[in-house]
Amino acid sequence: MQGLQIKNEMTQEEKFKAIIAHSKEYGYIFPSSDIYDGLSAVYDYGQMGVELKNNIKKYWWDSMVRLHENIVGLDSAIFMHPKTWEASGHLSAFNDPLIDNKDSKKRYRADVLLEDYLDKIEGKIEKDVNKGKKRFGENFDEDQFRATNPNVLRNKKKYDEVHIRMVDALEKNDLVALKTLIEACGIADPISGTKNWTDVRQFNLMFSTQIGSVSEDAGTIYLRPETAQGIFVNFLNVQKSGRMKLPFGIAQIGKAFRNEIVARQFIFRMREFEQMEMEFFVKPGTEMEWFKKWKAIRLAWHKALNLGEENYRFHDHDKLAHYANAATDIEFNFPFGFKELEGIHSRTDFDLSNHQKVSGKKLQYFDSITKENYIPYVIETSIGLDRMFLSILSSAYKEETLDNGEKRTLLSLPAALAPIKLAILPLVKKDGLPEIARKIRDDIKFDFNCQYDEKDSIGKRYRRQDAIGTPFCITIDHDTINDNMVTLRYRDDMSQDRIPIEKIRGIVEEKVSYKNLFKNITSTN
RNA sequence: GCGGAAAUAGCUCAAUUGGUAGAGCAUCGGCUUCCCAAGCCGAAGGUCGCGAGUUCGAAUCUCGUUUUCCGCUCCA
Repeated sequence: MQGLQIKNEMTQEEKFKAIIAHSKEYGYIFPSSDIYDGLSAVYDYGQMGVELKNNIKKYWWDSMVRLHENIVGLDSAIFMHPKTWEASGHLSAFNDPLIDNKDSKKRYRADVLLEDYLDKIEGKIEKDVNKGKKRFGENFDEDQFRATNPNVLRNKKKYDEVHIRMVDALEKNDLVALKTLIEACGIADPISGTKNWTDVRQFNLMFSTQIGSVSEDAGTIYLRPETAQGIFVNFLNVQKSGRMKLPFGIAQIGKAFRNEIVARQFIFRMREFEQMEMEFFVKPGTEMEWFKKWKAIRLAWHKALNLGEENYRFHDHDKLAHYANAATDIEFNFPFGFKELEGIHSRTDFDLSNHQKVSGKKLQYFDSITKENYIPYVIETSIGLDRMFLSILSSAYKEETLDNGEKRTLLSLPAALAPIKLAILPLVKKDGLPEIARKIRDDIKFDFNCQYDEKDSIGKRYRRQDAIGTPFCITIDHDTINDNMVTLRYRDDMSQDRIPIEKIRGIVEEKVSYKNLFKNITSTN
């Protein structure tokens, strides 16, 4: 260790920009369709990025599917039957008519504005009814009052009229009618107080396309907005063919698509992204216990990477989604602050029971111990692969000033995840050293991803490897010819060891194995 | 989507009131030193994001547009 000083003058924003530039310069991440000026919020993974991404997937997959005997994998299609999204609730929940107030610049759901308005009318009616109650005391006939009181009748008529028109407009997806109705009701923005509205626009967070080649026969299908539903619809297939017993899990890695209104912050929020999801099916009533267990397992998984324990925290949800009875996020300290990296949700039997309802197929599990049939409850762990990638990249990126004043930029990636594990460098490109180096490379190129480099001075080559995050370099020098020893150089502290050629494989293998990351992760069986 | 800022070589940035587009690093081909980048010679790389307009002439002025960053907004 040469007394390295880490430069701290950089602001978080500068650091984030530097990471983005570094990603492009060294082949980690490119803007999509770069030569056409890019496509908003879509990115491509380059020659280094794809390796790192694959290594992250393997780390996750093996820690789920191999470490736990009761978790199996799945790779379901991106296209799914349209009814899937009806059952999951995405069709209604992801499909909102939105309207903006031009003065306050606030955006609202048009149907919510109308519902709030209806609630107000309802409030008036109840107020009148309560007044009547007070006035008539015990003799009060509520039904009679509602049917005869002129105020109540007027409001009731108004309510029904607006309600019918709203439901009608929503059903027909008539955006013009929605706006007309909002104007007719005289709804004002609660913030600006004005009625200066834009047109109602449809924001569908699901991408749709046509299946079938002839347009009149074609049906609308969606690109999945989450991978989880592919697991739920395969629940019975997997459970029966795999003879799975509760509790058990199904894990899946795959692309998902969301037409976000605003997608930003590099690869943090993209329109096309990749999820690593695991649905764990449990006996109803045991879900909170498993929820707690999975929180602990998942946090341990993250911490095993040694990116700094202080960079993780739980964020429990106060407002729960319609399907959940408990939910938490594992947040990571990104260059733009703590943000969601992974979600852990107790989804109850929401998904399976809805699929059972919509499909008409029984999605139950027969418990041979209690002799009961029931729909299992589900604990979901859902992690954004691209976010995981960004968390690793941003914590690995370092700019150092060495004792001699030189600058060094390095990616201090966990060795198990680094794209290139080992660089093989002849000290000079003459005197037979390249030949020895190439032979070593040929001997171990199938054991790890290696890179051979003979261009420029040895120091320059070390820095190049630092920049792409290669944890180990071996250097072949003139002494190697006589003693069969090479120099093993470590990325993080730039220290060196002298080791025999035949031990390279064993030593590096031990250091880059992700098996030792699993040491602190408990198994579920 | 709204507001602000920006876009020139792979990267970081120059280019005087509008007058032939430059540097450093990186890359490539050689030479030299040889265990921690920036030694020498040479080469390649740009319709100045894109499209219009004004002008004898536009990287520079005007408008539009795309992309990125920041703040709102959105994110069952």
